Amino acid sequence: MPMTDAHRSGCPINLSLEVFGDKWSLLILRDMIFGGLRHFRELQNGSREGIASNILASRLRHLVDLRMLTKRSDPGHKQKTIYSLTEASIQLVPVMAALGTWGRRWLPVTEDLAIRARLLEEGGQELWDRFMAELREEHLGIPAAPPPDGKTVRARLHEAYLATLTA
Amino acid sequence: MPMTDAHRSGCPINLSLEVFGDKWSLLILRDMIFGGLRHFRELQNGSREGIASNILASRLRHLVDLRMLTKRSDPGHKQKTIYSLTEASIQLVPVMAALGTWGRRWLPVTEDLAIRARLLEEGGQELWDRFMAELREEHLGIPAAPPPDGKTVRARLHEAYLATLTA
DNA sequence: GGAAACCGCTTGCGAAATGCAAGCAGTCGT
DNA sequence: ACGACTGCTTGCATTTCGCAAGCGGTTTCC
Repeated sequence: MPMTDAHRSGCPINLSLEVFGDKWSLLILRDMIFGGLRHFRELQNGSREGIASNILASRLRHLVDLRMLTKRSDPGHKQKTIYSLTEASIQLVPVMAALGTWGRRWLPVTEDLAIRARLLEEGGQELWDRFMAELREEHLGIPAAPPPDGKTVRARLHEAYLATLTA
Repeated sequence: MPMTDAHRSGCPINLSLEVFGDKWSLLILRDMIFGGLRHFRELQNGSREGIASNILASRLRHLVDLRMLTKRSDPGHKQKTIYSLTEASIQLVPVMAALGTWGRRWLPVTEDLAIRARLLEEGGQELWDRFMAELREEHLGIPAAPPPDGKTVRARLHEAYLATLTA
């Protein structure tokens, strides 16, 4: 996993795969973006897929090295570490949306977990922009306009998820 | 790699990763979609990254199992095998475009290989639709309207690539 | 103030995937 | 007839993955 190796090629798709062409990196970013998870144990226990702690540690190191994440210590809790998204990882939102749209159409997704992908698809670029602005505020400290309807995009996605469970 | 295993979760992004969450599957699809490669040796030698033949064989088997590709024998050459895209893999075009856009902005791409991503980004949905229609004709035998300017999308992408080389 | 829960993360080890090189049986062009 | 080419396999070394246990320290709760 050393970034000292030369790249296989300068193709954008190949380089993207060198960043998250494994089974876990993109899921970690997904949980941070859509789930709002920011701590090690949160990421370890919060994901539905169940990642082993050594692999989580290795991926987090990898993503920090690539400047897809930053890490700092929690001011209010000496042994906690806070992981933050960077602008690069925030801009994965459209990629996630495209992947979600494709997966929802062609793979055996479950309805509860696909609802986010559907809303993201329906919301289009405008919703993505709003979501990314919220992430910038949360992770980079860049103030964002308050949500027009009083609900953050993430809250709305989560609400929709809960609604499918009781349906 | 057996598909007999249960899925880790029904999340669209997770399921997508189970399809091409490795270092090669998406590159093979890239070379078929953008490079027009359809034979084993073509794929082995044509990709800039250099895949080993045993891994190529394993990935092709995997993709065929998942119905991302189909294979048949070449009518005009008894020992040749032709691999074709399916509708599912053709619809990866928007995903590739999103990935290319992101990679071009955040990763150290080389200009010659990024030109396709740029044209795809600038062309937008309309260009993607035209490209997918051409792929359907080529791989699924579904007739497509002739290109308005007499040039296929792939030809235009390739032309632009050549132009960056001599610049 | 003591015990239990929790913090990020490491270690040890078996299992699986990856990657390189060589090669195989059959087919094709010349 | 001969050499180049076809898709693909085999053998083997290296790397990565993944489970389970646990470590030194911090925080929480009673």
